[in-house]
Amino acid sequence: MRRTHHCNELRQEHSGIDAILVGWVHSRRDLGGVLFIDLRDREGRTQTVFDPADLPKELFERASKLHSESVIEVSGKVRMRPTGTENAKIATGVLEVLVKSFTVLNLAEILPFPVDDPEVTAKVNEELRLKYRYLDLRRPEMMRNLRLRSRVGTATRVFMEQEGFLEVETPTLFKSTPEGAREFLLPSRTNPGEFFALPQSPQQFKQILMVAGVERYFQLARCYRDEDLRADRQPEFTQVDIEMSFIDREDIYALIEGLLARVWKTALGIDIPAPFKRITFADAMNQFGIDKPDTRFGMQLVDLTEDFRTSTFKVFSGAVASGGVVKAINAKGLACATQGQIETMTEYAKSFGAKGLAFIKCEGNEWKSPIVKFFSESEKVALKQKLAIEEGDLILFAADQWLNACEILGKIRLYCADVLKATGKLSIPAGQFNFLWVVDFPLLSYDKELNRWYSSHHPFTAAVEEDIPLLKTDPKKVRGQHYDIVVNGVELGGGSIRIHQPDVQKHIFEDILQISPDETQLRFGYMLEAFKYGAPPHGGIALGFDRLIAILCGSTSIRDVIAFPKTAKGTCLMTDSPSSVTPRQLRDLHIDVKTPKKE
RNA sequence: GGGGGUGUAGCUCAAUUGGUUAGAGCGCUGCCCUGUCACGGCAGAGGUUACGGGUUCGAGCCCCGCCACUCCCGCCA
Repeated sequence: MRRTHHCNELRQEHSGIDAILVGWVHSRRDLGGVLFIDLRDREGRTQTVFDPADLPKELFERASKLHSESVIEVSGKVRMRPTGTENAKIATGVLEVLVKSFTVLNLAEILPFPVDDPEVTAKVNEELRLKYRYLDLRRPEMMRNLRLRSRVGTATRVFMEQEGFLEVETPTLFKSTPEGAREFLLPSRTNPGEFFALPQSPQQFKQILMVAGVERYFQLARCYRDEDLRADRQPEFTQVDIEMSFIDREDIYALIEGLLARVWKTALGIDIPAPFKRITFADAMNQFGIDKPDTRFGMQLVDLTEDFRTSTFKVFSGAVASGGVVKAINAKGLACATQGQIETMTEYAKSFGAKGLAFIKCEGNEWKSPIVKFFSESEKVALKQKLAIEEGDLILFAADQWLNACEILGKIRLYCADVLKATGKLSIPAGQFNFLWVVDFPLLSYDKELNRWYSSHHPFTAAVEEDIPLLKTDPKKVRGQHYDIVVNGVELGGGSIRIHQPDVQKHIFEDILQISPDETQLRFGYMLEAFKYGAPPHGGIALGFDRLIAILCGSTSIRDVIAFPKTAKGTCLMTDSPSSVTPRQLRDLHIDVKTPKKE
């Protein structure tokens, strides 16, 4: 191509030169005697002018029939626009290209939806946007997201390189390890009846790389999970996957704080303060009712267990008597909550097994509530003081076992924040980023139905040194060397210091998690064997790259930062996949399909 | 697997809550227009109201089913 400049390049100093531009017809303004075509490429827009006075009639008529998004090459003279006709909205707005000739590189048909109007296109049905993703991606907002993603990826690689890390690719044809997320399976043609699985993460390979002596590994790794989707979950996604040898938790914190500082500076020009605050899992639950707190607003949980231990209100005192707690939040200014909003919150509470949701509305200088008549004077004084109750407040209670009570109020706290935001009573600055390390998670959780322990994080997580004796006596109290990085209530990533002694790892698999020795050998034998030959102490972390980019782009859905995302049902509307395959393909793979095909 | 929301012209949305021929803006087609940049003006075309049943004298609207998109719960070691 003979392109001399891109469409966001010409400036005053180019006036008078000949230029050749290529791009898409962004918009056409035909004034009868003179024709303007805004030409757009990846970089921006430039106005071109077709003057019939010095153009062949045939050429002018061809130009005046061009549809939006046709691809053309124009050549002409760059000149300053006549005084008073400059367009301050675009960077090239002081000049224009007076067209001498142009070539149609490709004609565009009428588009299924407009791409030149940001306001309209942003509202276009997502189904259409996904079907015609190549049009959707032409929108400047989407192009910006792709560009930012690329820049952050590069910044990550440069930073990690500077910190001495090697980027190592790991297989995506992996072994099925049925613990954890459901996997995508791939039948093996050459090994009838056997399957690969796509990795949920490169967890085991990166630990093996530590055994191999790589010492510092990272990868922008594609990961796959065959679980149901959400706005922030796709079946294939990207992690910034990191593993280091001879380190402890502090080394990880420092590394990630450095990486995120570099990323925020690169993407947004913002200096984020480090080190990040840290909060224990227990404190996060106690204060925010969730393990990924959004600390940009208060409304923290308040413990009232002792105040109601001997209350005549049996719902509260009964919960305490059976080992539970009484907790409450003050939703400042939400006494105006509608019946529907109270009901929504009650549903949250009920979905956690509560019988209902106790509340107090502080309106007209009185406490309006179905339960306040059961409270003694001293209980009311305690409430007023601990919750700093004022006119216009809404108090919401949970009385249940500790974890349940916390989680209920955690959900309700977020819901109240949304309502307050919608009514303008709570505002959070767009550029505020509250980073937080959540630490000291319990190593193990108990599955009541299966009557056994399972790993809160994953089975390779090491226990906090001083808690190791508790493994045999009180497993629930053992803290894992696990950490999550949270920003504004979004779990950005997590990791842990790993177990590197084969006997300890075997003990976890067989004695704690109750995986049979045979099963352990089948699934993890190679790893346990690797650890016998000199495994360094090591640990790592993985950051959700898509979520990271979404946060930087201010987007609520990671679909907006993935070039070709899947729908909520896990399909691709552009390529119409997944799709059926030929009997021949199935035969080669030794597969019989029993479910009838849908038409 | 469960719950909520949406589906009307190519796009974005209306349609008095069951009542005549389903409207508007943008886009599209034609004509006019020499400094526009959301160009403007005139005229026009464009509808299986996602789809399939049902109730009714009458359904875009009510009922049942179904499909798609979307949000949430479960799930995501």
